[in-house]
Amino acid sequence: MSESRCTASVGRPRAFDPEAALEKALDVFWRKGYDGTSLADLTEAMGINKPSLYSTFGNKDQLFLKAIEVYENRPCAFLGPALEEPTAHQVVKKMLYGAAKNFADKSHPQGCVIIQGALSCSETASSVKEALMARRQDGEERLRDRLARAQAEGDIPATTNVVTLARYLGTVMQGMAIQANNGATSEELTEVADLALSAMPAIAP
Amino acid sequence: MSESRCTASVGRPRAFDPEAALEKALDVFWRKGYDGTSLADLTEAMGINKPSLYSTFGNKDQLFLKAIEVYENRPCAFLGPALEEPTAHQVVKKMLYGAAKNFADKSHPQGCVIIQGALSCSETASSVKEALMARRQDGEERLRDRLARAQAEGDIPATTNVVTLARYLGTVMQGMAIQANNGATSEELTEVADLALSAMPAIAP
DNA sequence: AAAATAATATACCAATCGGTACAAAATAGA
DNA sequence: TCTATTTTGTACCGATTGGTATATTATTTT
Repeated sequence: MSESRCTASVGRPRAFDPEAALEKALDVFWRKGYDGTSLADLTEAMGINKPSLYSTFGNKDQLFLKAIEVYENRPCAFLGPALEEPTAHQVVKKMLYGAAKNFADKSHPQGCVIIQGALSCSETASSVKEALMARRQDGEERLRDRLARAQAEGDIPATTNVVTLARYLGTVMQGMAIQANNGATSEELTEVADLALSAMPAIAP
Repeated sequence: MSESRCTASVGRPRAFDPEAALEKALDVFWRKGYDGTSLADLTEAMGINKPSLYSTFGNKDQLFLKAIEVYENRPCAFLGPALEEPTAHQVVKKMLYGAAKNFADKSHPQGCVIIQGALSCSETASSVKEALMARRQDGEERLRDRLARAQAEGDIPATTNVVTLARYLGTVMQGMAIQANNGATSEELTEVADLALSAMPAIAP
C-alpha cells in the first residue's frame, strides 16, 4: 500500500509521460477501434516499446479502458457540463450542440470512441465491448435522471415519458457520431440537432 | 464470357450452396465486424474450407462485399419498400418502424451491418469501410430524393429543408442501430421512432 | 563505491493472421 | 474407359498477433 507517487522513486526513471502516451493510445483506438488496433500501432504512436507498455498499463484491454477514461475526462467532454444547465431545453440544446461540434472536430478522430471503439468485434474484445455498452447506458441514465428532475421542477410536462425522451436523445447523439464518422461537418450536425430539438415537448405557457 | 450457369457443368460438382454459405458469412461479419472476423470464423460458419472460399468468393474483402449485398437484398430489408409509400409521413413512419422492428430482431444479429461492419477499423479494412460509407450515403440520398418528390407534390411544406430532414432521419436510424446493438427492444425503438416522427413538419390543413 | 531497484531495448515465444500449392476425388464429355 | 475439368482436403506459406524473458542501463539508497 505504498502511496508515495510525488515525483521520483528508486530505480531508473521513466523516460516518457504516461498521460501523453495514453492520449496517443486513445487516438489510435479512436481511429481504428479495439480489434483494428495492433500493439505495433500502439507502441509506434506512443513512442514506447512493448515491455514499457505492459509494465505501465497492464495489457491491451486495460490500456483501452484507461484510454477511454482519458476520453471521458477530456476538457472538451460535453455531457457532464450540459447536464448542469438550468432548464431541460438548455440541457438538451447544449448537449446536442456539444455533440455536433465535438464529433466533427478535425483536431481528433471523428465520432465517439465509446460508440465506435468495439461495436461489432471479436470474442477477445467482448469484455471491452461490454464496458463500452455500460458507458453508453450510463450516459443515457444520467440524462434520464436530469430530465426526471426537470419534470419534477415543472420544466417538462408531466405527461412526457422522460425514459423514452432520454432514449430518443441518446439515439440522436449516437446517430450523430455515425454521421460525423461519415464525414458530416459540424454545421450539418448542428442543423440535425436543431431538428432533433423540435421533438422536445414544450411547456404550456 | 461463358454464361451457362444453369445447373451443372464439367468437373467435380460443388458440395455446398454458395447462397447459403454467403448468408452464414453475413451472420459472422454482422456480429463481429470485418476486423473482428477471421477466416477460421468464416470457414467454420460456412462449413467449407479456405480453398473453396477463395475460389468461390475471391478473398475476405470480396466476400464481405458480397455478404452485405445479400444483406441489402434480404426479404426484410425495409428502406426500399418504405420509399414507395404514397405520402412523406407514411414513408418515414414505415421506414422508422421497419428499423425499429428489424434492428432489434432476435433472429439475426442486432443493429445494421452497413453501420457497424467497419466503423472504426484497421488500414487493411479501409476499402471495406469506404464501401460501407458509400452505402450509408446512398441510403440517405434515396430518402432525400423521395422527400424532395414529396415536397414537389405538396406533401411537405415548401419551407422545409429536405436535405437536413433526410440527414436527421438518417441520423435517427443510425442511432437506432446502436441502440439495438446495446440491447434495446423493438418496442423501445418504436417509441423512439414515434418521438422522431414528431419532428416531421406537418402540412398546414 | 557498492547494492538495490526499476525502466529500457532486444530478441524471442507460441498462436493466429490472410492466403495458396498440391494432390486426391468427383464429375462430364469423348 | 479414358481424358479434361473442377472442387475438395490437407498441409503449408511468410507475416503478424498479443505477450514475455533477459540482459542492460540509469537511478536512489546505503
